[in-house]
Amino acid sequence: METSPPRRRDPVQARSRARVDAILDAADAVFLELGFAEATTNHVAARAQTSIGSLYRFFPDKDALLVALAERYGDRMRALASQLTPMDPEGATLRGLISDGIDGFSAFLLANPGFVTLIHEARHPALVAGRRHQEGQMAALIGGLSGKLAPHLSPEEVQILGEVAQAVLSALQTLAHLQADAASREATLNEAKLMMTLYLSRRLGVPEDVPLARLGGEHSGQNSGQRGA
Amino acid sequence: METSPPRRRDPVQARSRARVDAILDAADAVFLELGFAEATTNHVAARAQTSIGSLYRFFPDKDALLVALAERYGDRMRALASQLTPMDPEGATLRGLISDGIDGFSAFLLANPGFVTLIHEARHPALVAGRRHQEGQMAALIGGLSGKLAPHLSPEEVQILGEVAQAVLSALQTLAHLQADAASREATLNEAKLMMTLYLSRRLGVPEDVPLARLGGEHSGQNSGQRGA
DNA sequence: TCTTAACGTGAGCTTTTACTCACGTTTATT
DNA sequence: AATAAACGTGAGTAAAAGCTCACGTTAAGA
Repeated sequence: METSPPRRRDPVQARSRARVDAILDAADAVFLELGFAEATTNHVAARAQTSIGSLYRFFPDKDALLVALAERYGDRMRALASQLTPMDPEGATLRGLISDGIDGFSAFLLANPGFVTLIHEARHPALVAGRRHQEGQMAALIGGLSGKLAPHLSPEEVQILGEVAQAVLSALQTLAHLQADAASREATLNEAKLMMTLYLSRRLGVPEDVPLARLGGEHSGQNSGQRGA
Repeated sequence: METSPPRRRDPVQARSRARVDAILDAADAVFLELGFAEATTNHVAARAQTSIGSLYRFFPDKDALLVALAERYGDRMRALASQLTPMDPEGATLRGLISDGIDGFSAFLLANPGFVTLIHEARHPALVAGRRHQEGQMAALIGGLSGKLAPHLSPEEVQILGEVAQAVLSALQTLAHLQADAASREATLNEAKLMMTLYLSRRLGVPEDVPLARLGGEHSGQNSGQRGA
């Protein structure tokens, strides 16, 4: 019999929903500035222009802020993924797909600087499960595309390829966004594009610059498309 | 006039030097288990079978443990680097150099599991400077070799190439050592070798499987040695 | 309008943990 | 042997920060 009023509740009125959003925005900013460990819940509440009591009305503890932030970014990531799904996949080349994907994700990071911080905080126990899920989704996305382009790959090969691509992309995006100036950032992203193109072209057995539609018919295209430039 | 006895001092007797080592070993193990934030100095002292007072006699604060650990790993890394310097660089191929380097570093990580933890803790303010130095050294090492093999590259290109290679190697070694079984780990390392070989071969304009001695004489060897295997 | 429930507040309680210090013990020096 | 210096100890301190709670305010339902 839990007749006692619940200590924590979800917001039901409009003002409290807005407050929860403000608290998450504040947490995002404060974690970005100080990191999760150094940030205090009182600081987050102050930044959100609310009281510490209100924060704890909607979030059971400090970790819950991190988890809620991760979920919010998860939503945004899913939206990004569907937005980046090419409208004309058959007409695109492997190089073009990779380039668009990297540029799109880079724009996302530029617009969501707190996301990089969250990734760095990913060792936190409360986030581990969610992050594995997230990475798994991304790896599965890459793996799914790869499996389509290269049906001759075994599921194990597809899995490892997805994980490797995910790790490299994440590392190089992070490196790129450590650069302060846009020129250095773009140079780093170009290296990422080159590396992923070379790797996937080799592993999938797909040439870099041939529209993928041309390859749809033949199974396991064994064309080792090596070229000078 | 600082006639007052120093609060912290370096060990001068043998027993205290051994104690400092034990404290560092304990810190390494505890940070690996709990992470830096969750670990307590009392826990470290207990693991080292000493008292909290002794710990603070030799380390001014908790951060100093992290810094000292990083320095100790820095020494080990330098030893590894000189050990991995090939004895017959001219007879080796690009693919062979990369493979040996990745295998050597992997063995190092297997023998020093705390090092991976330390890398993850690298955002800590006390470590940032040291880590940049470390990464810079590795990037410079790669860049130095690259500049030798490809004198036509500009210093800026060499720099970015070193940073990119360092980031990718670090990410894939981390991914590999997340795998529990040796087979998965080796599969991931093989992908790392392939990716680095493809990338460096392209960027340096050096074929993958030709002994480097053959290329020493000609300046800026413009041989696009592309081959099927 | 009256009642109830959701919402908002911030002083302060409680727990945690980095760190100290006064005192005892071992090693070096004369 | 005597003195000093380095070393070792752990109960206790102090400050920080997560979190509570009793009370006041706003919105919803009858």
